[in-house]
Amino acid sequence: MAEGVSKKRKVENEKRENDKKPVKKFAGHWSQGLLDTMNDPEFIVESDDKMTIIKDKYPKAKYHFLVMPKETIPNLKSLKSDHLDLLKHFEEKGRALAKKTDAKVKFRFGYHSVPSMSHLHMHVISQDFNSPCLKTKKHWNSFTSEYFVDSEEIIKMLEKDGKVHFDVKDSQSLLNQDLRCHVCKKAQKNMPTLKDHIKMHDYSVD
DNA sequence: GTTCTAGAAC
DNA sequence: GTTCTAGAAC
Repeated sequence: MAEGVSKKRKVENEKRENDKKPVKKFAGHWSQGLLDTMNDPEFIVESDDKMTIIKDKYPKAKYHFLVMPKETIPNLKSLKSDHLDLLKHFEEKGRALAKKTDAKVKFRFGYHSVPSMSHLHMHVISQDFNSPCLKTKKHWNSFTSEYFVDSEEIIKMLEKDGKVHFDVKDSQSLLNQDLRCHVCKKAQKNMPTLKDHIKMHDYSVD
């Protein structure tokens, strides 16, 4: 029935038109999105003269914040020894926020070795990983494999070598690893299975 | 980074 | 038939 099909298509096209979002609040490429979030009062948790802490727009755990410098630092590659005090400051502020937020739950403080989003950001993330925004293998591996590098580790590298470098291909392969529970290391069939499995573990501080 | 969705996996 | 993953997005 050709008429029926075309009518259906017309309705779908109209729906698509109506769904088009008005105008973006801010212009720019998606990879610059953190700059927008950093200026959105709704997401700012705290700030001082050196840094701003925001809530992650798509939290991958019960608590997930980002600590970002006020000065422009695109990524880990841009770091020099001069930035050591700043990184130590990030970690201090991150640890303090975690303690203030929920002193009873485990957190990690660190960086993705090769992040998608521009502008240096240190993750402050609780280890429950209980969040509807955590959906893909890439999400999972980015926070539970060596792709996630503790702040302490980054600081050590910078102190030792005066720079921080990660091989892009190595990092990429870390994201493709098979799914595994971050606590008991048991292999998991798929994301729904994994998300259900990790509920059984305890994420309180020792 | 997310959204959408085709086709693989079940 | 439904669930789940993975790749395109101009």
